[in-house]
Amino acid sequence: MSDEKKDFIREIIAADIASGKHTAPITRFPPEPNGYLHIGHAKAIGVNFGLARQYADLGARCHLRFDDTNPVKEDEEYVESIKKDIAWLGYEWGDHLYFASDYFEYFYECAVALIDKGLAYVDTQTSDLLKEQRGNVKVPGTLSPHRERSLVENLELFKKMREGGFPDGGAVLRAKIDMASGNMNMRDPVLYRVVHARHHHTGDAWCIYPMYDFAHPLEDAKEHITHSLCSLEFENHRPLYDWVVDNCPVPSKPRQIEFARLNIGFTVMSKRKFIQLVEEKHVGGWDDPRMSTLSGMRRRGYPPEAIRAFVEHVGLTKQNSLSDFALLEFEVRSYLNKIALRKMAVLDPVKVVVTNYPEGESEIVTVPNNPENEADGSRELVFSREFWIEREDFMVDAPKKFFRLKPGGAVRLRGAYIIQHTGHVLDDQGEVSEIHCEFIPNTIGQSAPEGVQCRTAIHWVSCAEGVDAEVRLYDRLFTEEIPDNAEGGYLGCLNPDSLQVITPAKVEPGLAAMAPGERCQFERMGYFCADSEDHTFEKPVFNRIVTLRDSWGAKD
RNA sequence: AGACCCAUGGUGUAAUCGGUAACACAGCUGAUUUUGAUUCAGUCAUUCAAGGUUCAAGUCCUUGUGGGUCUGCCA
Repeated sequence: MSDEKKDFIREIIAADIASGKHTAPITRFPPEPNGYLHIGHAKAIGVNFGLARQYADLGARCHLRFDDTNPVKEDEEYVESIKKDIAWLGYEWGDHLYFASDYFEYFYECAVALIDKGLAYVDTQTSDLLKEQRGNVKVPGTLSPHRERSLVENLELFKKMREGGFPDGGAVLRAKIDMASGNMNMRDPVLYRVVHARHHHTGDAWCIYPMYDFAHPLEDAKEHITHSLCSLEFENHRPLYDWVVDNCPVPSKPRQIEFARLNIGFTVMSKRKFIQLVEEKHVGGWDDPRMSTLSGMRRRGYPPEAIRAFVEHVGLTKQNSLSDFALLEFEVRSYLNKIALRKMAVLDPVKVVVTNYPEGESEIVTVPNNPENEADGSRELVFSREFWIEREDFMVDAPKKFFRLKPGGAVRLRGAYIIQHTGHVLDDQGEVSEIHCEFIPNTIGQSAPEGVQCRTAIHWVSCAEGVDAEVRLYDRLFTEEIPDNAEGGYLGCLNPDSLQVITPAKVEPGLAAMAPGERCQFERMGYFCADSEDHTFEKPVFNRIVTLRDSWGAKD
């Protein structure tokens, strides 16, 4: 990987190294274990772990830290899935795996230190009252009647909070900053709240939990993080972040830097919607191939290399942006095109009979596994009198620009002969049930003879040799109906408001020419992959990369 | 009485001390092609606006305009 791209964050880091402020950047990826990782997280992962990789020779590193300060939302299942997805993406945290919950005692000490300095107080008013006193963006807040409690009383009450002397919501610890600040985050923010809930990591050891704004800067400082990278919506939190670092006993002073999060058009990327889709069973689970979770993309066969390249391509700025999904697809195709082994498959079969090919005879044709890479070798297929082709590869009333098989026309069978249509049979419904052709001898590896027009090659599967394979068609889920003028043939649509699946993405059985016993997953928009038990892929396999956007046949 | 942030082609990003708009995706044209893919060639911007400083402004200053974030005991 070349990490030569530069951006405003890399410039800051380069300057910090040049000035001697830091010898190497130490970053962190701090997910809350309350859901699966999605493509949006890939950006933060790529940035943080990428930076550590770039400066590895200087001693840089990236910590994986679970920001588990809210027991009611978090679960062990998620920490496992998150670890797995990061590793799959190709990054490693080594020994640097941390849990914010391991610092609970430290947070508590810091809180006591703040109280000692007269910078924090226990407020026992209701949350409604606190909200009322906070004012709004135009109106300054009013002081809490508990703001001037004595040091001793605060210490006592805070201790009582820890010991379970208050019910949920009964008391909070607040920072004493500025109730008139234009920044709402500075209006005496809550530092600790009472939550009597079992924590997935610390069990019942605690009944008070620190708020993000208090815990996060302390976590960073404790781990000697140099550059704490987060998304733009935390910009207004930075003054509070700095306040905490400045007023607590910290071993180091991290710096928070914000960057724009990843947005992709028509793509579901909110945890809330993912949870709803899973719970209401619109999908099979967090790793359903239709989902834009990392585990879903893994099952669809998106290579991690492509996701990393996509993240790199999108770049790092402070501008709110909306990327095209086409950019991700481009990276997927571009990577897959180099390494994927081609197979031929027919999903909606129509039988073809080569009338001038002797019955009972057959021959072997050799087909390259990957035209882009000779080292991938070739495979042998049996060609004989009867085989299947895709129904849509033959048209009775073909438009002028249809290059595949049509009455009187010719087409190349991929890796084999050019065949010429001589006739076809219609069933009771008027559907084509069988096509009759004649093959043109000496056209394997040879161009079409004079007078024969052959513009393309189609897939075919020998009736005798082909195997049935479990084939599933998937479409991505979209946040809304794709406008007609958008390119491609989109199927699965999702209404953003009702979260109702308007057109359920297809999941259909089919027929594929795979090696006996091999399973495959056919992904409608382009390629299909061997879908192993744990949904990981050794080597992706695909046939029509052409059709990533279903352009095959979409043109007239 | 609001605070903070952002502003370059359809999209995402570039542009050293201010020096005359670059790359990729998508689109469109054409060529090649045993995947309508790939590959190759061509094509697509008066840098939000108005002033100002300057020999020179996407870059600096001013004022507007547009967009984003913030009023959880979520992160």
